[in-house]
Amino acid sequence: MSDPLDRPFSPADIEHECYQQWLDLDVFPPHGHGDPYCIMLPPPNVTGTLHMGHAFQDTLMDILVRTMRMRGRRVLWQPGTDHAGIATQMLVERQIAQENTDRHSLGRAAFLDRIWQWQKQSGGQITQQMRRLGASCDWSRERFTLDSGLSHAVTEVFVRLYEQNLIYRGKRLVNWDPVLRTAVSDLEVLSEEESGHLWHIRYPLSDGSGGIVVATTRPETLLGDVAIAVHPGDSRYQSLIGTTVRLPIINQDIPVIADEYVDPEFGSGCVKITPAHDFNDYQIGQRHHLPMVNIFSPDAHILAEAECHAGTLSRSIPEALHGMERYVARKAVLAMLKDQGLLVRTEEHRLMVPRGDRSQTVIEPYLTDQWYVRTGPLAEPAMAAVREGRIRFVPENWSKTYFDWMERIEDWCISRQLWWGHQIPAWYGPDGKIFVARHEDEAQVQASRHYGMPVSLQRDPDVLDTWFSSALWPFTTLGWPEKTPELAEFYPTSVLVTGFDIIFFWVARMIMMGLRFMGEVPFREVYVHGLVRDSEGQKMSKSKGNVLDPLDLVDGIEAEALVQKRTSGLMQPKMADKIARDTRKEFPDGIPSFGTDALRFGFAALATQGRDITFDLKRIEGYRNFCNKLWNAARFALMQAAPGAESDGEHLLLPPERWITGRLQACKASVSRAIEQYRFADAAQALYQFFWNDYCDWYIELAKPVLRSENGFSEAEQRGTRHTLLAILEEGLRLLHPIMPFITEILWQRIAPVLGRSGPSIALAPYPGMNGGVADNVADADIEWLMAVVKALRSVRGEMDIPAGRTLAVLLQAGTASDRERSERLENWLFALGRVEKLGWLEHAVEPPPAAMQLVGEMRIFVPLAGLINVEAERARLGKEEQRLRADLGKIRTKLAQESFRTRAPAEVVAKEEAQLLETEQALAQIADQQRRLLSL
RNA sequence: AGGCGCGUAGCUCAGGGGGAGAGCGCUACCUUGACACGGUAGAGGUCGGCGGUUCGAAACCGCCCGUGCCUACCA
Repeated sequence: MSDPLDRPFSPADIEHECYQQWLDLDVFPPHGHGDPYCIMLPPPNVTGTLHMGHAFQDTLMDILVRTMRMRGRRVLWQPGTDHAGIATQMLVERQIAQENTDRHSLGRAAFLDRIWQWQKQSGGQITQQMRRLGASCDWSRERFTLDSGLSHAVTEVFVRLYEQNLIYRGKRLVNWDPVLRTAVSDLEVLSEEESGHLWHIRYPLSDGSGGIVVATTRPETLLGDVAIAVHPGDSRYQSLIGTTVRLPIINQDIPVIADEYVDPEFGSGCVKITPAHDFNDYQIGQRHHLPMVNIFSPDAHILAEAECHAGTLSRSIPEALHGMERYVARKAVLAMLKDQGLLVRTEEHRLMVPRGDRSQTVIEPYLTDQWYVRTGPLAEPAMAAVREGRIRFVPENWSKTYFDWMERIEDWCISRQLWWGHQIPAWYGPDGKIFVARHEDEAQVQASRHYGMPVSLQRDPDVLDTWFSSALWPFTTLGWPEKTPELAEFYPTSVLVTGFDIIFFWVARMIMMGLRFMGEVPFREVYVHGLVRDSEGQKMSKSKGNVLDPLDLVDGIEAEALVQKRTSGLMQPKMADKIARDTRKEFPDGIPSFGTDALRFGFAALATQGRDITFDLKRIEGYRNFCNKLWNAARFALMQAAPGAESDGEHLLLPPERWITGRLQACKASVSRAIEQYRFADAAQALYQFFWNDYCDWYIELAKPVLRSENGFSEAEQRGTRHTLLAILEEGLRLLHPIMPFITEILWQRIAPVLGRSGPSIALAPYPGMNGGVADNVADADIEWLMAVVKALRSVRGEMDIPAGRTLAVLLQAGTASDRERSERLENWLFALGRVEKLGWLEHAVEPPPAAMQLVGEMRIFVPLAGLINVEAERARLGKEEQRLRADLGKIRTKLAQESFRTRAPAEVVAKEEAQLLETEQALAQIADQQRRLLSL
């Protein structure tokens, strides 16, 4: 024992140093001349911190990348972050609000300075955290969406799309966030059912002959009504179509129109039409050429004078309402209606309320000028790429989700009324004429040409949606628009690893942009993984207080520190008590340190094909134990080794050596197949089983008797065993490395040199191939037989409560010639593993002494009672066994009795059943004999 | 409303036309010279329900029930 490894395995001691070693050795940048393999890291928010979803996804990517690197591919895992326009700007705005100032008083340049400053100081935390996970990104190539290179590319794309008439500016109804005062895309709006009211309001007919009642959930928008719509076939309102009604409060006449959109069954069958404040109404307004009346300021307060678009209407709003916030205005409008006797009825109503995913405020449909990408011409080739198999979704079913969206895709609103982001490269002339250009100079040239003289231009103040730059990520990070070698080599990338929640946001858009600007798909496969949820199946979120920081699982955390972490910085501080309570209940002792490898293995094991992943801490604990098991197995193997001598001299391989070699072969095949199919859980399970069940439970135990001097094995045999112990482990470690990089590296550094194999890092060692180690059926059958006998003996021990320390005298009877031969040839192992002290054969006719009996095939194994055996226990056991066999027998007989089974089922199935029948009958006969014997006692 | 999932051991989940699996938990025994973050032996399931296809269904098909997510929404 020259150099015992400490125990238990303590991951904290090795991980940092190990990662630093990989950096020093330059393991991560592309190496060699193999086929390129490239994964783009979905860029996380630069200001964010690592959450479970990231850690999970990063682990899967790292497993792929490390596997391919070891297989000799030229691997690039391209990292970087995005600037997260809205989130980041909000954050810094909140900061400066505490200094009693705001971005408008600071001015654009100063405000942007503040953000950059903050970004430099606390940005990039997430990429530091990724290093803790062992992520093998090529950090030397890290990019940020606002880098000058990427910004340049974004401008280039914008200009080209504009020149190709794929970007336009238009006044449309958009999702408007009145708190952030910016447009947001459909995808940034989350609608949930909330309780509200349905107000029934009477609109008097203009001729004074009565009125009609409309139902609305938003009475304040009445100020912007321009029509009432009814269904064209609705008999109740036929006579009113084409007449006008008096709009309450405003006192203007508006027409009654007919439109198929109206559902006569709902409410009164009449709908008020407010094209400037409702998406459906907007559509109707377009169809009927109605004017659009906007009543809100950008922060959703009532205007003094309504703005009329697409028409000549002029409309004043009563002074009492001016400047009122939208919900205050709602109350005021209702009060006015009530005063005038026009509020007919109020009822409770559940309705879907759209909220901004960042601000949580109710989103307002709002009429503004915005920039749009014309998606039709981009979507068609993007769909074709998937339809034709140039891009493959894994699991395949997700392509359906992709098509669902692509077929109904709408133009993409890409402008945001923010300062943090890529400012739109558009300048306006004095008359509003648009000049889109790469630089202001270029715009000036265009303008001078247009106006015939130099004019002063004003740049569009808005910036682009962050997803616009993210959509370009697969080629801009590789240097586009320059024709760089990286671009030529790594585009199209190999696979995109992502969650299904951003198929629309990101995946579809990358495909559209990649095809447009590279003429080729951005990735060949899209592996869509599930979303990590807490142990209750709930989505993890800060506001629910159920988030786990992946690094807390790695390092461990005290209960109170965890409570503190979960309850600080909450949006709704009143939740703090409940969160603290729940947290203390779930983690009374905090979380122990599991180490990165255990966490990673857990992620791999959880990565099944389903869409939800309920995260279970107990599983991670189990994989920490697995690390410890592996660690100790390695200690054992190393303790046996004569340092440096294991590669010399003749090796003789005994059945256990040949068997474990076959097991490793099988494991390699399973793991390789699993990784290629992105079935990470299968890979993890195959490895777990191999190391724990095959290597530790059986092989190490089989090796022990060989290495004991008293058993008479030759030196060549002992050398073969010592060598195999290490060699199997060494190869297994390489197979495991992509999932558990740290522990495998440390152990490999110790083991490889003993085998005369060396290299700077296991990360650069070759991935185990399917070479050599041909299946040895004889050895497999030997060991399977041995296992069956050992298990039978252990079973007797367990049932009879025979102490483990007590050795057994065992008698065998019946059985085949090979049973007899094996019992002699494998005697050493049988004695050691079964704790047998004496083994004898009984002739067929000989009546065995009182004993417990087990069957292995036709062979009977007797453990003579001799004060050891509890007769009652043996009777009970036999009774149970008999019952089980009889049930089996019944089933088999029924099956074989069916003529249709014999004629229609495949012959081998029938033969199998027949063999089963025979075996079961024999076993029952044996048990009956044994029962008879016990009765006589 | 439409789409997509899921329902298998107490829990978390694999599997998938021919004898029900894993991990955790549970029970009993064991500090056996790698490992108690361990070992050995056990207990535990009408595979959501009902039909159909089939010689044979937990698996394939249909319907139903329960449950989750996504998309679109009725003012």
